[in-house]
Amino acid sequence: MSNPYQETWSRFSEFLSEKGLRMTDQRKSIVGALFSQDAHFTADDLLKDAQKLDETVSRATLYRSLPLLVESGIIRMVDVGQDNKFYALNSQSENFKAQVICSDCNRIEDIDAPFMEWYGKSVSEKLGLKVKDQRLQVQAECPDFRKSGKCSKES
Amino acid sequence: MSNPYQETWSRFSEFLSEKGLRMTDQRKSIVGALFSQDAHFTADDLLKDAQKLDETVSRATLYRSLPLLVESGIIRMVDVGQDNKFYALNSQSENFKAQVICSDCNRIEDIDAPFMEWYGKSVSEKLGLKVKDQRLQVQAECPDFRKSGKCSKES
DNA sequence: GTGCTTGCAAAGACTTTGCAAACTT
DNA sequence: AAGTTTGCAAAGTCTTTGCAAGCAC
Repeated sequence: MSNPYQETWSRFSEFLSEKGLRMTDQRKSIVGALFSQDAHFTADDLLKDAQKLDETVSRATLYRSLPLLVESGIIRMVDVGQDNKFYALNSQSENFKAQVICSDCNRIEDIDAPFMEWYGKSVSEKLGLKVKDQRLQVQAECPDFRKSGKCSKES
Repeated sequence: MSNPYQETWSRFSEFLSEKGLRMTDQRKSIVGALFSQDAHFTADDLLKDAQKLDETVSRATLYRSLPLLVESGIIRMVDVGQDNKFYALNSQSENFKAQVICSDCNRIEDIDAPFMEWYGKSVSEKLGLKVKDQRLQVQAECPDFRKSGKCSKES
């Protein structure tokens, strides 16, 4: 139960059976592949790794699983206003994260910004809005880029 | 010059000629159509209105113009992590805006959040990052939805 | 005239869906 | 057995691109 994979797996199982859905081999592999991902991954990244665990996982199944993983709270969408959609594993820590996106290499880093959360909430609630989710995105040049004109970690 | 269309048009003209590009009828119509847009619009919204002004504006031309409009600073991309990309006219006011997205009807509202800007900047610069752009996105239920379970303005 | 622009249609990238077979419960 | 899930392939959606004709400068 302290194993993050176990924990996630049983959480997903539970979610599925509550909705009358089933845990299949393919879904197991997809959950397993979550743990070999970087902090931010694309649908395609996840598919490739899921197929390493079980080559019968098809693209269709992966795309059918993503909404379930999001709805169950296991992952979240991280849209960075670039071309691709990214996803990220929801960590246990409930700290509000700001996403810092390097404008050169598109690398994404999460930084803690707990104060942000408070601020966004208080502004929104003054307007009568009930906040469900919020994110701060910062586009910036990373230190590597500023020094050398190029990101050392460029993909 | 006080006319926002005039102002925008000449700004775009200038931008184009600096880059050795040309002002065409189609580009004029696209700029004209910017002013019949809501605060946030899609490529398709803009195309439809540009075609009302000049039916010869093609989808290809619209898509070829968008990057130019962004690069010239006339519009900006507003990615809300939903399915579509949105664009918005850059207003003269340089106030930092937070985007509040109604999770029911997907309507987007901008609210001023000048303090946010300061905070995001100060956090990022502590990390050695040079901020180029930032945005706060808040997903929330709007007041209509909370009262009636449905957005009055639902599209 | 030079070479940027255009519309068209085809191609791309990514995601969704219909269907019959297979599998979970 | 009942009903969900699967892979496949086709279809969708949105955006980009090659090309030859047209237009701005």
